[in-house]
Amino acid sequence: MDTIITRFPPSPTGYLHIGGARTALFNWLYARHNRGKFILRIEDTDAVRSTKESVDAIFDALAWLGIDYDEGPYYQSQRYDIYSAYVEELVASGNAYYCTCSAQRIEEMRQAAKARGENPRYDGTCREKGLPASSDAVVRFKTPIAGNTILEDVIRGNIVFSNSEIDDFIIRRSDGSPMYNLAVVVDDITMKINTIIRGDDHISNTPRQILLYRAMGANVPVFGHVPMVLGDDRARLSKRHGAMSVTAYREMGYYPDALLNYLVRLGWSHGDQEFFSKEELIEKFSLKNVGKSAGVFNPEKLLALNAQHIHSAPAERLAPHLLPFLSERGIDAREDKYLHRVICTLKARSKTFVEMAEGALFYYIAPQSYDEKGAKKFLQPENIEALVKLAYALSDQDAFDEKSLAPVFQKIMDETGLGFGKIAQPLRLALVGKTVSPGIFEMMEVLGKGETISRIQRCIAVLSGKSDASA
RNA sequence: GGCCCCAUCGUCUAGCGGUUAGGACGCCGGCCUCUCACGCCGGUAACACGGGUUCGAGUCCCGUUGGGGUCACCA
Repeated sequence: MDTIITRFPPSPTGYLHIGGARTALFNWLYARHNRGKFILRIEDTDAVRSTKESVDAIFDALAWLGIDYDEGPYYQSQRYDIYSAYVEELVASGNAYYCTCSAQRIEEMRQAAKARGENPRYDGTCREKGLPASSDAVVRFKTPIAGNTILEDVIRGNIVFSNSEIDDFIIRRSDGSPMYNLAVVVDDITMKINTIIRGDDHISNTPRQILLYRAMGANVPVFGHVPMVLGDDRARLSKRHGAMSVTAYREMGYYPDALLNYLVRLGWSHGDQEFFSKEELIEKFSLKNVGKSAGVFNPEKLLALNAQHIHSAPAERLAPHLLPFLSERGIDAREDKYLHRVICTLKARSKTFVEMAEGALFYYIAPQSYDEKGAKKFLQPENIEALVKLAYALSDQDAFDEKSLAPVFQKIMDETGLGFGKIAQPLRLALVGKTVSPGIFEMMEVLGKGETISRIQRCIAVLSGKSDASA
């Protein structure tokens, strides 16, 4: 078996969206699984719609996803001379011809066909004229009049197209720039791409491309058309379906591996398995298990999977992703032991990095105020005693982990007759300022003895002041 | 409209002629418990329809219906 060579050819007319990322992922996984090559190619032959910003956004998104490439990025806009050489060869071999029919004529032809209830297609006016090259001539491919072209799709099986359905399509514009089908085929030939995995919206283009491969005397690659991703209304994914750019998910605090995991499972399966690490994906991915029907993008399942990835990843791997969200909130935390411990207490209760960052704030900033409802319930004059006892007991405490802290609490519970909750909730308010937080002991351990006690004392002071004032 | 593709719980899917049709998300109960979560246990819910083929069809064939894609000097 030859080395598998796949590619991802986005056209830079906008951000990398979920569907594009999924196509890139399938190609990347297939190449990685087979120890082959994955090539990135920018299809920017549409000078009007292609932008540099889009190119950068695509690079940025791919890098974040961890989808790397072995070759490229190639830019079609820099390869016009190559396309022209192939086009001229096609003309020389009688497989293509110059056509001077005006756009207006073509349009009339189309309208007429429509009026007759027929399919709009080029009528072949210039097909046998043997016209020479000229500044206003386009080049058309001379499609065989009869016969069939068969697409042997590894995912869908054979699909037969009648050549009579295909008209003499343009392969080079009058300005000399190549059309999509021509550029793609020339690139895939010259880049030695032997496996093409793409969305099934490309199926109807494929016979034209196969015809082009044959006319150029090249081997036809293996094609695999994967089902598309739909919105919740079963329509093709678009902006109106909400956040669809890869970058948007980064901003919402998603973990790239989780997004990859979700995307690949939309259309591919490995038995009942739902959770995959990236390494596992590379190991287990195969085209055999790609389904044929379109799938609806489900943000809730993605969220659940994201939570699961965050829960199971080690703190060291999570930290770099969390940092930007902390700095967004004015905390210039650095990646250190403390951050890792912070993350460990937050992992299980965070579905996204946004949630994790919110939950981590109190570790870096002592509470400036206490949650109103919580204070009303747990920070009353009668709660002061427990906090005071706690502050004293804790200051005698050297070890600050759950095992050594638990007896301290037990002792106070015995002395005061209070239940654990009656001590823990006021303490939680003192430490966090809120009624929601990680477990009391793990939190104290991370915060450390000094910080824990000072926050308790601060709370006692506020409480005393309050009770004095209201007395 | 022509051509092409697709069809299992609401959603993603397993199934590859004989299953009580399985898992996951969601939803609904319960357990655990220092808050919130995590976790655990249980429940809800599907083979689009009609013909064949077969001793036997979710699985094979045909049709219907439904959904999607594509018909540019866009990619």
